Amino acid sequence: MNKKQLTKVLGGAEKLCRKRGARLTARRRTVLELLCASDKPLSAYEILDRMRATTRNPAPPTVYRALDFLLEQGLIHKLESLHAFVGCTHPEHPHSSQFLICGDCGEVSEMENEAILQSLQTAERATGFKTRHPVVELLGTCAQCAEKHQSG
Amino acid sequence: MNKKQLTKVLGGAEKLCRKRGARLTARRRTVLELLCASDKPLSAYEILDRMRATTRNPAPPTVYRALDFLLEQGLIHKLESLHAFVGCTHPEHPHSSQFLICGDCGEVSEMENEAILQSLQTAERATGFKTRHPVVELLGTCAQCAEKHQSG
DNA sequence: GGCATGACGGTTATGCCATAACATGATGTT
DNA sequence: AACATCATGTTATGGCATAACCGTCATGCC
Repeated sequence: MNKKQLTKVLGGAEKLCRKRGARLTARRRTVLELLCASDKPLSAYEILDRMRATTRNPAPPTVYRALDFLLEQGLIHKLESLHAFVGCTHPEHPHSSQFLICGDCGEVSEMENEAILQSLQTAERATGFKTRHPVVELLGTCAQCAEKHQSG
Repeated sequence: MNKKQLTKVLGGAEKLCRKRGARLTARRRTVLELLCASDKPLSAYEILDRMRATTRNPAPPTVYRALDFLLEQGLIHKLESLHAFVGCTHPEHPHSSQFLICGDCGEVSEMENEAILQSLQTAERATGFKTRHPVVELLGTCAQCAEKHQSG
């Protein structure tokens, strides 16, 4: 995410939280900023390391509490298969996303594909299962890296 | 999985491995048995605990090595969102499954839904992404538990 | 037989991920 | 000021996963 987008997302997050009566405190804002500024997903301990630049002696619970808050607010996502977190690219509305995770360059792209959601919902109806949180993560190779492999 | 199914799956695994030139050793077979006999997913350390009944002083690498082998052979699946493993219900052919994970009773059911796979493949084609391993895990409440909540 | 090779597993140690439990501080309300 | 509530600091611990090294055993080759 570039600087302009970052400003926009942070502003949006601010507004969203105010509207909901949720408090986007300094700590939480820092974690959100770090995640959005990174072009790769970050683990909680990577966030912790980067926080040392601005915070005295941060500890794991500090980070995890901020992450919990941001997850609840839908401002970030957790990637279960990587034990890592990414900033959400469109937190304006509640949603569930799918993630394309490139094992080559480490890039992760978030998509919101209606057809996939539909097919999941159809399966739910057929089985009577009530989904609270769908996890859809595709591990593989992104288009760019796949191309490199072919030419290289 | 009941005893009859267990026997069948183990026999099938035996045959499958022989066909592939892979060795289903005693350790590996034990881990597969434990997973298939359990009605819930097991973490590596839960498997470790249960192995103490038959094996002297087992250590984590023993279990993880067996799990790696079984994953490669498609005889078990890893549930990323639970850090746990389950026996595969139909290892005869290579496949990718989706999992319905009930947060209430802990039960996990494996399904192989063509429509979901289709929608994932369509999205892949649109983005140029090459998926090696799709992770689809629906966290929620199974039909049985949902019913209980309504009546209770 | 003697011996290289490679897969398997034992053993020890360690690193990363995540949370429990309790203490302290900040914020808003009456 | 007194209080309730939420957020954070602090210390310790538990769970998940792997690195690195070494012994063992089966197999194939000379």
